[in-house]
Amino acid sequence: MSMARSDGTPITIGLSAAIVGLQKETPLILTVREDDRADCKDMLPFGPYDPLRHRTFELGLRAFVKAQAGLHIGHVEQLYTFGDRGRHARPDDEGDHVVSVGYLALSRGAAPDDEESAIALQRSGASFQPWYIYFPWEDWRAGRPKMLDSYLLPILQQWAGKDDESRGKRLKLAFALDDLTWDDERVLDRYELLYEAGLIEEAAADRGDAVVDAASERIDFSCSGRAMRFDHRRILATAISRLRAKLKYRPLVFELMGPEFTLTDLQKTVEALAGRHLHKQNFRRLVETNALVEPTGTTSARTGGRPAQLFRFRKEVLLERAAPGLRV
Amino acid sequence: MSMARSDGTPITIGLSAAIVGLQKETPLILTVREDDRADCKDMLPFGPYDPLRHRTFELGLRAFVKAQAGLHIGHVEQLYTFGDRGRHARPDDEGDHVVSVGYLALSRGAAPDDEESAIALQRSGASFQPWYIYFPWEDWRAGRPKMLDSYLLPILQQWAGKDDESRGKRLKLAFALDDLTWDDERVLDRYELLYEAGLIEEAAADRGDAVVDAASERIDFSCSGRAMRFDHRRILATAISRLRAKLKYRPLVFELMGPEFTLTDLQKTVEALAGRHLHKQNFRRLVETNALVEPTGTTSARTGGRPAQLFRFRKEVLLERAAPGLRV
DNA sequence: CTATATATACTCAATGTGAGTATAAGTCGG
DNA sequence: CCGACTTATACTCACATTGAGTATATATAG
Repeated sequence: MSMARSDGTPITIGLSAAIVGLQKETPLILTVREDDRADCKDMLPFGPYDPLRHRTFELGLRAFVKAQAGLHIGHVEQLYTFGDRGRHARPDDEGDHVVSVGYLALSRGAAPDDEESAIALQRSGASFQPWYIYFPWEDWRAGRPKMLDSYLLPILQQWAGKDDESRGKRLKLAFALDDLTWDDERVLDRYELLYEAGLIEEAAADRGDAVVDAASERIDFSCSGRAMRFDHRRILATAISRLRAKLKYRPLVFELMGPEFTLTDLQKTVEALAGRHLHKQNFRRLVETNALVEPTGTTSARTGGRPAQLFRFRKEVLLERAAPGLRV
Repeated sequence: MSMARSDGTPITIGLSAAIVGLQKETPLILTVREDDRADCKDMLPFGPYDPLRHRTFELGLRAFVKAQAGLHIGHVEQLYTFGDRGRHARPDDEGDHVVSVGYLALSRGAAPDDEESAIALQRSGASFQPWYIYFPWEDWRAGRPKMLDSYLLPILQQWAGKDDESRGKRLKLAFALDDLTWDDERVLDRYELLYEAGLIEEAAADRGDAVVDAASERIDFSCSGRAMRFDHRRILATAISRLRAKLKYRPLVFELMGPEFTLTDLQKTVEALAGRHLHKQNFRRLVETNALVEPTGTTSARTGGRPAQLFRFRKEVLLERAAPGLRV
């Protein structure tokens, strides 16, 4: 049981980034478009990792995002390493096996305040897209998404069948059947079930089907979300799962907020990311008892009603409390 | 912002496994000894990943553990991918850059019930070691470990100094200074602080110091734990952190338990893994209200007191509850 | 039978959480 | 200036969860 060299298959190792931004109440994800092919697909930004140029993955990631999209990113964390055979190529393609280390990053640059950044972003060919276009069933802010009952669940139920225990039970947990409550963190579970059930366009591509065929005709894209190349949508699902989970015990929201904000602003942001509606009074209580913010003393009257106090993030909580987050 | 090949540095990708077992009330980790060098160090089992032979990382891992240690592993999950430059070689060494995908696995094979497995394990050169020999400060079952106050904390405090805010605050959170309570999940945080403060033998090696020199003479190994090769102790710290965290919302303990057990057995196992003492009555209440187990109807009188009921794991909870664990 | 050890049952206070009502302080159209 | 409307903020209450303890049951050892 000792080390050996992997001489067999040529391997390329790359970094994939799920870079999250925010505009108003819309969570965004940075994507690049591949326009030199007929079936043009969105992709996450990705590039090779060269250990000689960058000492760590994270430094490499920051450098390549800065260089290529002119974007400064704040919080960065490793998500998962995606290495399944065939994940980065059609079965008939040749070439290296590509292993991708997926990262989640948060950036305030989605709504650039200076010209320079805006132009750099424009030039790069990258653009921020609302993340719910890829996962429309994940946004419950306006109530239970229609396509669940009208489209996705019937097909999923049929796929699960009567006799297969395992599928039915996974379905129950992921999609909150029976009396269970919808768990906003199970984004990846839901994606994987939809993928297995053939409701995700990428599943057909991965099986080597022609792009337009019987399987993909079955899919109603307005219900099953926009496709991405390779397994990038799976990486994005992983990113959203992680972000939603981590919001609850780390003050990550503030990476997407300006320096001053009202409690309603803060709540709307959390709601946008979590994809669900929160009880206003309890949200306020939570933020206050956890001492996550402090009043600036000024107020904001943007909204026609009673002016709201402005707050700023209390960075000290990071050093005081063990798990400062918004467990809602 | 498009894909490019990493032609620069030759990269080898490998799998590292933190394989956890249990004997009585001692958590174990599978290690291999490197005996062809003078400064013989423990290592985690690791090997190359060949995507042509195995479709996924996980299948590759299971195969190589089965083949080389004759060990069957149950639960497997990806931990983290370790890719820092220099992580797998002394600064002066030549050779590929090695990226390791770290995995956590649980196995009942630490106390093999059949001859065959025991022999296979013996042959492989691998052996299960108590994990607290690598992290003696993590075992609080017999109270607060002595070396914290007598050795580690004084040096850490000195290292943090007076003026450096950041170090002092990290120290406070990781080691529960002031009124904070010890967080059993911050194993990695603590390891990293000790590493930075020069209290971990590997830190000296990574700086390229000779093996026996001033820095390592300062270290009292009975207090700072046994060293491992490369960054394997960091990987192990990551594994313990993850396992301790996950115990609280997934029924992982049962992967290490036999088919029948008393509630005290179960509690002792959780205590061994979490490294701390639990309130007996409340533990029982927790297990019962969460319906994690069901009585077998039989009792066990091994212990001289009132005989205890025997229980088995209720696999159905996996399908009923969203987060079935033992949040203690 | 008694001391001792372990297992199991029950109590109680403190805290956290979901959901609601009540009140405050602005805007806007007349 | 008024009343309708909008948004912000304060307070209440029932209920579940949790930490910590006391009380009781059932075995073994001598």
